[in-house]
Amino acid sequence: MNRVRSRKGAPGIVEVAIRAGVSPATVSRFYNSPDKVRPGTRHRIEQSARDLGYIRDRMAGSMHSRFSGTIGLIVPTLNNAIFAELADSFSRQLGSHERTMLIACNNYDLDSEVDIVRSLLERRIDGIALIGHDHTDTALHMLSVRDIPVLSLWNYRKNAELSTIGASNAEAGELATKHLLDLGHEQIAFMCSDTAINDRSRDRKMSALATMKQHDITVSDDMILDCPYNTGIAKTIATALIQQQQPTAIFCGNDVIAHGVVYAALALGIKIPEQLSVTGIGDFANSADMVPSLTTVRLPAKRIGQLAADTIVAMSMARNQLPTTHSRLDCNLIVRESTCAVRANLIQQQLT
Amino acid sequence: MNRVRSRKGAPGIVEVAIRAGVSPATVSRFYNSPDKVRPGTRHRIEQSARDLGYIRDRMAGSMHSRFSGTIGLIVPTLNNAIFAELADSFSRQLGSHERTMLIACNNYDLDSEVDIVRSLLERRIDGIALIGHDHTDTALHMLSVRDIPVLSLWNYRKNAELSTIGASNAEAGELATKHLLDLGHEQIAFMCSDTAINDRSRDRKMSALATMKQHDITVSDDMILDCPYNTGIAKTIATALIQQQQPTAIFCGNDVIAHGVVYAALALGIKIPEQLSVTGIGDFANSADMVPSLTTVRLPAKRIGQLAADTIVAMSMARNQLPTTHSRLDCNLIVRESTCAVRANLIQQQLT
DNA sequence: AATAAAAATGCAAACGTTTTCATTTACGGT
DNA sequence: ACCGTAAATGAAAACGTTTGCATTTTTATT
Repeated sequence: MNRVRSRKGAPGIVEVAIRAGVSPATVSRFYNSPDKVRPGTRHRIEQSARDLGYIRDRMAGSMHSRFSGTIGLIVPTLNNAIFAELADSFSRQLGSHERTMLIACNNYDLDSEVDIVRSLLERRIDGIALIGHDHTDTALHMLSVRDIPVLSLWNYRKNAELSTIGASNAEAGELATKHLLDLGHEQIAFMCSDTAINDRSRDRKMSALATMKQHDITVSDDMILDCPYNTGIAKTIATALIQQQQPTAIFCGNDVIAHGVVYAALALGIKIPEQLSVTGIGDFANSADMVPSLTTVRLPAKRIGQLAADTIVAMSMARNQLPTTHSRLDCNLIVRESTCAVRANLIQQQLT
Repeated sequence: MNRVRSRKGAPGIVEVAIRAGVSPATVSRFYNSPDKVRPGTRHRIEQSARDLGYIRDRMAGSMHSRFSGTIGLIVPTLNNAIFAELADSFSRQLGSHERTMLIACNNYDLDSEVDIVRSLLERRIDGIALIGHDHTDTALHMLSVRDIPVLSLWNYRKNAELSTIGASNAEAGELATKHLLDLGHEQIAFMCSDTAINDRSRDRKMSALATMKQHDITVSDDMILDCPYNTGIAKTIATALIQQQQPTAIFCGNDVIAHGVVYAALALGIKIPEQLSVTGIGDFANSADMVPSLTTVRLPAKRIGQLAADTIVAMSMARNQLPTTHSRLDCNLIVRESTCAVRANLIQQQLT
């Protein structure tokens, strides 16, 4: 009873071949290496395929050739728009290589990452890009057994085991901190996301604190707060922080947090930057346009996505025989309105 | 020479079968309908699969079963975070159905959508979700010939040809406009994205203007502006608009635009809402937390994504035999700090 | 014009599953 | 213990391409 052909009216390669008066093999070659078929034949096949509305079945092709034309990307989330720009450019660039992106979110949960990797492998990906360096052995092992090219994105580290494309998050943290120190700030508070599961955040925070130490400034524990990547929660936390600790500057692990801090200050009537300087990291959508605009460290999400797409495709075509490479992209401090020298700040406080 | 097995050391279903002392067919059944294999056998297979680190090849399975377990989603962009929330929840919910999302962006370009649809079809998708109602016949035809379930998301319309899940964007526009009218505003400006290629924007704008007409208020052309979904550009446009036309309220086709308007007002020293009321549509990430917080119409992106995933999976399992359905989800006006009665506005102006 | 070399094409065997049909095994009632 | 029925398993034929090898056609050379 199931002899109903579910492929409906869709023609296959043999129908195209018959209509063009050639063998299926030639039609296959027409698609995979057009230069191997004579112009005349080429034209007839093209015509026939068009007439029939033929669409090749790459899946069937992949059975033999071992390449699916699909690349996986696992990001923590698409929601926060943190990685949306990356995913967008990665996907676009893959498109220009005739590849498609299979994407999934792990919610910052490494255990769920294992399931996702398995699910992607079941779909025969030609390569996979992961965010950061914290991954389970289980996941990495599944990939290495199958010789699937793996790329670690976003956070450059010199000695990383996986091939990496990203900016140094440690440098980003250092840049922002130095900027605040250069402006004369000493009462600096630090709001970063939970560093246990996130190497980017960890690197930013550690290098920021290390920079403080280098300048012989001790940071009290009250000035170091955990904060998720959520503007609303950041706003709440910052409100208490500002009132209780009265920092002259707040270093935020991420622009999303920085937005919350800016809004907290606006709501409290605290003037930015005169009374409080704020720095972010990331340079997200609103940071340049908000009032006051946000001083931040720009991470080249778009470049990372493009380069990652090019690289992972190259790796897969080289059958994963390429040496591991580490590409370090620049991150730049962008000074805007949310920071100023602490001098003005003091004057302001004396006036009050 | 190519007898190198590229599958590396990865075991197949036969290896698992041999080790478990059963036939490949039984292993296949173990995965696809576990209740059809005896508990004892089941256990042996499970053990064997675990020992070998077996990962099924769904692609090979799809050859026969015609289902790939992959669902396509085409959004205009992931960048603007407009559809990131949708993509996120869609992907998650698909995961709970053992499906994976293949996503691509068409950049609001319907021609590129055709190429994307073709590329997705080449990958054997079980169904596809598109945004809105504006699509090319070419794309739709390719899908219908192959009997692929199609779902139109985001914008509910009673008589849509495709099955639809979304809120009524016309209602959203009406809600925001009525809110402003209720507050006594008459000098209302309208900033919406180019409506030629975007049915959501078109519906919002048209119903907003229709609502104005219903209330016998004529809107001059100077008060209707095109604006892309870009906060920075919106800020620029709004700055000129506020200075030249002095509206008492601005209706924005989207929260991204509204953010730009709010920032423009902040930069100009115009008080919101006392001197200028602003409404958005969408209720995006920052809208609730920014200062002043934004009055907007909430569109249930997360619900749409979840429901869409459930629906498209159901459609594909029913072999696309389900009748077309139109699900209308609620959109709600959320009044926050960016709007107030025009009375206060007038007083303020007199004081100045 | 004949022949060698090169290019184009066809044939048929994979690729790793799923599924139908046939066969074997287990089970419950007498 | 025996038989009928239902459940579990196995054997083998798909699924729609790609590709190595064989064959035919074209082109270049003498």
